[in-house]
Amino acid sequence: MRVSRLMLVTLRDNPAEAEITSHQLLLRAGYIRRLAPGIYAYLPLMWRVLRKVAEVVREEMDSTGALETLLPQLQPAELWQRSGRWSGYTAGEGIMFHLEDRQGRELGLGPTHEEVVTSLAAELLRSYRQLPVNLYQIQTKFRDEIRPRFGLMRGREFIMKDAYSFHADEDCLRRTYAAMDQAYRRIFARCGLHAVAVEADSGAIGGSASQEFMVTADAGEDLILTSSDGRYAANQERAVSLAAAAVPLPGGCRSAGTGELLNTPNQTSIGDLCSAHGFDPSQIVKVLLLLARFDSGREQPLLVCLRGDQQLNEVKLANAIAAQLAAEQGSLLGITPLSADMLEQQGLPPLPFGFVGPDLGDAVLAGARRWSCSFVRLIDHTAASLESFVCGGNQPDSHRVGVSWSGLGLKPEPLDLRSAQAGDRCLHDPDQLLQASRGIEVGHIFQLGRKYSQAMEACFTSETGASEPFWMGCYGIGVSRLAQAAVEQHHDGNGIRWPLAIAPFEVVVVPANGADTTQASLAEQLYTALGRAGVDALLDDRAERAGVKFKDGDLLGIPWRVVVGRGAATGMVELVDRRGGEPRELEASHLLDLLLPEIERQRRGLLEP
RNA sequence: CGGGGCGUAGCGCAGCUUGGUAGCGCGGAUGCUUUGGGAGCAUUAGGUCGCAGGUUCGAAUCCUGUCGCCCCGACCA
Repeated sequence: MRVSRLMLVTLRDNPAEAEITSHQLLLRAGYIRRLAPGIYAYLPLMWRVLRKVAEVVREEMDSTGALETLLPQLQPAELWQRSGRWSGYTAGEGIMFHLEDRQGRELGLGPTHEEVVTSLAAELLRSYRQLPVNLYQIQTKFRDEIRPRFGLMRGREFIMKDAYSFHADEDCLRRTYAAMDQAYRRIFARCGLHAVAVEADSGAIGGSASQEFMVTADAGEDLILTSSDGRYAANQERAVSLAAAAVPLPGGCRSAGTGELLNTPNQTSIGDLCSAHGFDPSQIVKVLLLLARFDSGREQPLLVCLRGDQQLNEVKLANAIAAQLAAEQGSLLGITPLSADMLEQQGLPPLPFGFVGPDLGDAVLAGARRWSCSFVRLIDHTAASLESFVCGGNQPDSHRVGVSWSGLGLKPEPLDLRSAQAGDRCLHDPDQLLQASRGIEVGHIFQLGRKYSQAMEACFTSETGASEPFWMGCYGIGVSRLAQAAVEQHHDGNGIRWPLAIAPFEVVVVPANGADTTQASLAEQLYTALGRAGVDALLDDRAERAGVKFKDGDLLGIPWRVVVGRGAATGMVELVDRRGGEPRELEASHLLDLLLPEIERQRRGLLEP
């Protein structure tokens, strides 16, 4: 390809819309253009990158025996109603774009394809003899993100590879899951990305085990915690750890564990209490009041207890709540903190926020207009294991000191509701400490189990002749996100440094002075020869000064540059590695001999030979 | 939706406080010079100042409303 024909428009300044480096560079280098929030045009250069990523994905998926397919993006609501996800995905903060056709039929624009693929499997896969099957597609997905951002990182329209596997038993699912794990590692390595696999929360997709693949980068939206020995890595949403030991409360229990009243005027926070009375945060039980909303319409007040030095992990809380109530109340739509306004709307008297104890009675909810009239009470194990503690007095400006659970008449059932933090001790080895880093989630694999097949009655006939729901797995890779993550991980002050395996072009041939016919014709010759040798080559034939062409080449991130300059008269050219190092002078006739093996090697990315 | 910010030429911005009829840099076009790291000079095109209403002799500027976009939080590949 000739640069003059490339519709290349590069920008010198960063567009104001872009915040993170990868987004800025993709805009500046003419890879993408924004059409609306979260909706981007992939310009020809970007499309070449995406095709290369897709091809790596395709090759690795195919080599595991997975079958490529292409499923409809427009999906009937009925299918989603059968799985029970329609309302959760459309109502309230749902992420599915949906619409009505002229016949009044409701349709959704696919954010994911479990329903479609499961209904197909139910029709086509009748016998255990046909299993296992793993279907995948590479396709545009639609999600009505609340706040799209960072270019391709979180778009409302994005390209994803999604795969769905069907199995006769759980063991077989585990084997495919493990095969996907290996395939994913190869995919990211081949794309030249440093990625780490972390334990993850399954989120809205559901299922049991799940693992995310994170491209490590400071701009990443996820916090990941890893042990220094490398044996444990998890998303913070999911991470578990040992909390630091609590500082024992001097004096222990008082008044048989009912505690002694302490006057605490306006001391509503843990920090206030500690500085006023010399407590350690770990001596206090903090109480959070929240409201969970369910698909069924139920609005359930929650009372959550944590040790004062711990932070609530909302994902763990949501999972705990869903486990208790989702069976009868349908999917959990959301959890929000209780506020004075909300109490007022329910016709309830105000609560002493900041002074609430774990034993706050259900009486305070009596007469609520819509809420359930008793709290669901959840206690984190850090709080549950305290022998004696400080807590709110359930009236303004008072706390109690030397309280115990039995003194309050409560029997805590400890749950894990706290967020693990950097510096915490690991469960697998308390000598190991967790370290924090940031990551961009580029892949996620799930063992779904039989959640969807049961809901949608997708069954096969087993070896014993019984009708059984499929065991399922699903496996996603954000293809467009991966491409941008690559930029986030591989750039410098001059622009992008694509890993060669996914670079739009592998080499750019630059005649330093295009008006010099010797240079121009040698450049042309090398460009043709590279093309014949199967190299994706670019010829910068623009009537620009050398500096401009160099700058643009760096910005675009083409891995190799061949400069045909003053040396052209004697058949000498210069080879420059975008990753750095000194330019190499060489005879043009030797270029291919030198460059082809290099390119061949780099096409494997980070994969070991 | 809550909090913050911004809408002026294709892009990045100034002008607004103190109203007087729009400017800078980059980019585009043309010509000459230049030609190994985003060249120089000259000429030139391009703007309903987001939109609507109001105040005023006069509004980019003041007031009211509205729309849009960006950032922080809740959602996720």
